Amino acid sequence: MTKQRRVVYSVLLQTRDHPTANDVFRRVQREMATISLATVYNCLDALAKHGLISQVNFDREPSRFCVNPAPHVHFRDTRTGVIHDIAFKEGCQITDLLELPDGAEVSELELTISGDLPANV
Amino acid sequence: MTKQRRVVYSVLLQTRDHPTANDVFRRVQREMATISLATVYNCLDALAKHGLISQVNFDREPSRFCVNPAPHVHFRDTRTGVIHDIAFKEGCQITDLLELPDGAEVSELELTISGDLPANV
DNA sequence: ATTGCGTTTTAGAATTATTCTAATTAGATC
DNA sequence: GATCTAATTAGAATAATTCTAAAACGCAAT
Repeated sequence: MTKQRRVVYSVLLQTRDHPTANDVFRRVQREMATISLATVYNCLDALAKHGLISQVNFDREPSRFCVNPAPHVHFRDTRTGVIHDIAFKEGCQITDLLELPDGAEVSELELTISGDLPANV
Repeated sequence: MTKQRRVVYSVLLQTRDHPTANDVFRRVQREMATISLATVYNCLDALAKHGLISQVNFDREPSRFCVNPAPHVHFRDTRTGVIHDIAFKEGCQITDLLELPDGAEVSELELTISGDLPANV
């Protein structure tokens, strides 16, 4: 944990809005003016590798970063653009619903959903 | 359906190995030497918009294209790199397993999995 | 057949998120 | 304090994709 990584991590904890690397860069700069974009990428990478954050990809848009450590999926509200974390229901294994070949071992799983949310949510 | 779109589509039907736009470009060129890469992108886009094909994104790798019209997810075998189409089990709704807010309407859903497959599959 | 018109294709330039490189700096250990 | 490794920095490089403007196409109506 270097100083830079700590700041990147704390910025992600402060505002959990799934920012892009650039968003993170701009926020971190306010606290550490000398940081470089490459470092932000390095830090995000390092944090992700250690499981503290995860990378969220919607189609080919710039990657976003998520600080929620629990297993969950992402729902993008097409009206507002907001990305919501969606938890799994108790005791549910998504892979149980799939015709996976016997012996398949899942190491990573990313589920992204786009749709509409009722206005009052 | 223009000539170009027909060729792009037929190339995808011929080899269902989830090629990238560039792969498609190279294959189409063999049948239609004058086609341009931009056209391939246009065609893939048009075919996707009409639901004939779908775009497959693994992390930030180049998009791949899939001609399987049935609902399914993608499993990348980390040893071979091969991407397999995985069907849902009968009568299963993946969104049933999620704590979606009431009234949420899903319009798109992409699920990608990475992992190991036993050698004999 | 010819004209006109909206759409598609083409070639190449432009964009942009991300990665790479090489040099510098920082931090830990002896 | 000297040394060594890993991280940071600035800037250039990369590469997938998109954009632009011009040319070609396909089709309908004359």
